[in-house]
Amino acid sequence: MLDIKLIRSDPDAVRRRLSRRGYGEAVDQLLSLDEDRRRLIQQVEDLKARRNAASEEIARVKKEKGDASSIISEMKQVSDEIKALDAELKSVDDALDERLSDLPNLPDESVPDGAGEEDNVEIERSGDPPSLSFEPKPHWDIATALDIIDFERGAKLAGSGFILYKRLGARLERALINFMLDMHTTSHGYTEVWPPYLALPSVMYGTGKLPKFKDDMYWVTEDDLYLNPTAEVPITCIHMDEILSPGTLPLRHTGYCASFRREAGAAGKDTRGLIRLHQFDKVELVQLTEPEKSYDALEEMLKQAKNVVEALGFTYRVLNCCAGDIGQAASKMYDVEIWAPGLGKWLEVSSVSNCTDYQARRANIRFRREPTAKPEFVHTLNGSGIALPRTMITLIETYQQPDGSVLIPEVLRPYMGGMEVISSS
RNA sequence: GGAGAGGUGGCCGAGUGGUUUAAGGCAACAGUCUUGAAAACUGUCCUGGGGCCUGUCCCCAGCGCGAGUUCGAAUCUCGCCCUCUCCGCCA
Repeated sequence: MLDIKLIRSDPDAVRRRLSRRGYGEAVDQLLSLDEDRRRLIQQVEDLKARRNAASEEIARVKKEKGDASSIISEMKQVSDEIKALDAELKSVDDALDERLSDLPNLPDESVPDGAGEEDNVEIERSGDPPSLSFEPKPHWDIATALDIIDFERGAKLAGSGFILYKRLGARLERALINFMLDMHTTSHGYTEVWPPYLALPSVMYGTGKLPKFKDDMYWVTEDDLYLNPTAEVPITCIHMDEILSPGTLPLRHTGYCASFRREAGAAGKDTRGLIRLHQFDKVELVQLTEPEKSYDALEEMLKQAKNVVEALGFTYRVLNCCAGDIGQAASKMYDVEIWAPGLGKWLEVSSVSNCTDYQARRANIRFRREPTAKPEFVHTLNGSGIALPRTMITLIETYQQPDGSVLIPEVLRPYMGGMEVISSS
């Protein structure tokens, strides 16, 4: 959510920044609604002040056993006017809210121009894609042969887009989650949480997923709850509607949560293997910071995401995402991509975003610098640390051996009972 | 799921239709006192919105959430949510 006061005080700057994301024309409409709103507020508050004064008068007259009937009948009329104006104000307010909550965050100056992912700018690369001494296979062939992932039976259970990890595949998934959480808690200073998998509409709204992305989520209509599309949602909102005491920030939370996405509009895309699933595992990083520190925190979180892929020995690159590709709530976003030799593709495994005060304003997350200071909105950041399925793809395809077995990266071996290789026997 | 009790500022807690303009206390913050600290005393002390006379200013709203009754609602009515106790069911 953008600050209407900022739009009011500097409409040209907001228009310029929003137009980089294709929303420049919204500003004028917002300004006119804002004007209507303030006009109505003045009118209705005037009447309410009159009513309050009259109420006092009525109380006094009645106490002195006098006759207050003429004031009361006059106030009846005033009350009706108030009711009508209040209704009008509410409809303007709702319209303003609706328009405002639809707008994306303002992009930072350092975000490159562009309309889609093809305009993202590569800013770093760990090395060129390695060449294997044999023809690499795609992960679905290797995993099926090793009987560590059962695609057909996953679909039998929940439809396409759902998979069944088996044997050492299931254990490897578990190992990756534990390895990542341990790294973030012991080396990166995060506090571990394990959030609910379902979230309220208010929480979805707070992180910017509602109302715009309703169709992308699984909705449990009976209870009006949503399956989390990412742990970012519940973890960011842990302190929703709170004012954090001085000294609380920064807050660093990491957590695992299964992520659910309907992938509406992506039907038929990336249907093979693990690239795009309706349910996947992810370890998430979330920070709440003071406003002036959020861009430093963004760099820090990018480094932490990179630490994971480096520890696993993957080839990776970092993209500075363009204005047309950053998330709704983000003012700046980096993608980390890793190389999958079997697919011959870069795969996005982490998005690290600075959402500045966009989510904090929607979710009402504030802090005080001093015990008596005015509350200010925090800045929120989130980053995958990291997404599991594409990590699994890259792991299998990178460490595949000519005999069809897969080497286990050293950092994971303690989590795999000391095993060094996954083989079919 | 059933029955009962409850939800008031950071916390405790008073408040059953009109000086509640939310008492009182605790905590916090500033100051006085003190060699320093504590205690004591004095003051400050919720949030959001609007205004122009930009102020130690004025006004409006908020007592779980939402509707309603009324000239007027923390207080009365209805619906919902949450917490606690007991019962039922259950991993």
